[in-house]
Amino acid sequence: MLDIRMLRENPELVKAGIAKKNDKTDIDKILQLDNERREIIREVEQLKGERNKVSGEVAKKKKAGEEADEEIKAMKAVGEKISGLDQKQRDVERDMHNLMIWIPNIPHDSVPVGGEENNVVVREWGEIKKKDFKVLPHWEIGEKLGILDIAAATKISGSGFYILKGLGARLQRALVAYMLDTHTSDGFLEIAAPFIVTADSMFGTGQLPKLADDMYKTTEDEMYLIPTSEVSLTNCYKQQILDQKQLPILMVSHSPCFRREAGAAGKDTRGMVRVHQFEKVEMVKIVEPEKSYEELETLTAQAEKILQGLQIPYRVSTLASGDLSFAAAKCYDLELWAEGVERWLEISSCSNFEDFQARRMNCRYKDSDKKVRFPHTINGSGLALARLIPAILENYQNADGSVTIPEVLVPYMSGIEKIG
RNA sequence: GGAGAGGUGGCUGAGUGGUCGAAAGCGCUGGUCUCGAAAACCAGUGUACCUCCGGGUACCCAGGGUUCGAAUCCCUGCCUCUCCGCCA
Repeated sequence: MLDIRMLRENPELVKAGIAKKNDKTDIDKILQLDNERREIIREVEQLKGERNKVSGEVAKKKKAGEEADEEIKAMKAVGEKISGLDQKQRDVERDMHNLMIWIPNIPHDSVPVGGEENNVVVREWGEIKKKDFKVLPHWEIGEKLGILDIAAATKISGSGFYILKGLGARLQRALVAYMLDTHTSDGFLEIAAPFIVTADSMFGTGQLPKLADDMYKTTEDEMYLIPTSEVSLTNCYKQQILDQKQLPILMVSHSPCFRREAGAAGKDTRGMVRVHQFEKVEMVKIVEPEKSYEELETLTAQAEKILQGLQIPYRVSTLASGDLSFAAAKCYDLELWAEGVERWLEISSCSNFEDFQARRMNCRYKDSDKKVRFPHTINGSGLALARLIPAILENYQNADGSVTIPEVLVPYMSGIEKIG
C-alpha cells in the first residue's frame, strides 16, 4: 500500500511510478475522494464537538435535577446529521480503500524502465561447459533412473504435478537440509509456519486482491494455500509494533508452494519447471528502511551462495519496471543454466518491498527516537527445488546416463555419490 | 462439532449509560538524594486523524445498531480460556 500523504504531496511522482509498471489506477479519482473525505471530517468533527459539549451540559443539569429537554431535542437533530455524515465518510473511505489496494508499489530509481527485454544482467557466475554427449532433459533422465514419475502424478492430480521417488526424493530432502543449514548458520532463524493462511495475510504481503486467480482457495473457510512461505513468514509480524533492537529480523523456512498458474497453460509444460505444487526454501528479512537496499544485496548474495556451493552456473539480473511484481520496488532474478533444456531457469527472485507490505500488514517498529515507523521487508528464494533438481539432473549428467551428486550434498545423502 | 466464560493502555487490573482517554499498582523516562547504585520522594509517560495552528475528533478486540450521550445496553464477526465429543 502506498502512503496517502505521498499521493497527496507528490501525485505526479506516483503517476509516473505506476506508469512504469503499466498500471492505470486513477490517481486523480483517489485524490478527489481524499478531499471529499477531509471535508466531511472537518464538518462532522465540528458537530461532534458541539454534541460533546452540550451532552456534558445535559449531564450537569440532570444531576442538578433540572430539565434539559431543549438541549436534548436540539442534539437529536445534530445526531441525525452526524450519522448521515458518518455514513458518507464510511462510503468515501471504502471507495478510496478499494482503489488504493490495487495500486502497485512504485519502482526504485535504480530500476531500469520498460518490459522484460530491458532486464539488465548485472553479473554471471560459473562456466557453461558443453558436454561431449547429448544431455537428456531432466524428465527423460529422471524417468530412466526411476527417480521421477510425472505420468503417475498426472493420474493423481492432473497436469502440472510431479512425483519424486527413491534417490530423487532423497535428493530433494538433501537439498532442503543443505540450504537450511547454510542459511541458519548465516544467522537466519528457521521457521516452520502454516501453509494455509487467511485472506488478511494474503492481503498483507500483496497477493490479494490482485493475484486472487493465481491461488488455491478453500471453499468452506475462505482460506488460501500459500504460493510461497513469504506469506507466512512476513505475516508473523503483522499488526505489531517491533522494537528497533529486534531488527533486522532474518527468517528462513521450507514449505510447499501452491500455484494455480492460471493463464500459463501450454507454457513450459514439460517436466517439473512449471508446476502447481513445488517445494521452496524462502528467506525473509524485516529491516530498518535506511538499510534495506544494502540488505537486499546481502540477501541476494545469500541465495547465490547456494548455487556456488552446488557449482551451478547462474546469472543475476535487475528486473525492469514492467517485469516487477505488484508489491516489489526492486528485484534481482537469479537464473541458472540447465544444460538439458538449454535454457536459463529462474531459480530465485530477491525483492525489496520497502514499506509496501509493512503498511498493508500494519507492521511497525519504534526507532531510537521512539518514533513509530514502518520497516522495510525483503525476501528471496533460497532456492526453489522444482528447478534446482532439473538443473542437477542435467548439469551433473554423465555419458553413461548416471547423475553425480554435487559434492556438498554427499554428506546429506549418507555418502551416496552417484545416482544410477 | 456441543456447552460455558471472557477480550480495557507496555503489563496486571478497576470501572455496568453522563466531567472516563479511562482508577490503582507495576514497568518505563526525567529529576531530587548519592562518589555511584539501590531505596525513598517528586514529575512525566498511548496512537491516529482533522486544523482557520487557538484547538478539535476518534480509538477500552473488530464492524454495525440503540441513545441527546456508550468502555458500559443490543446484534454480527474474530480471537482466547474451561469442560465434553472427535482426531494425526
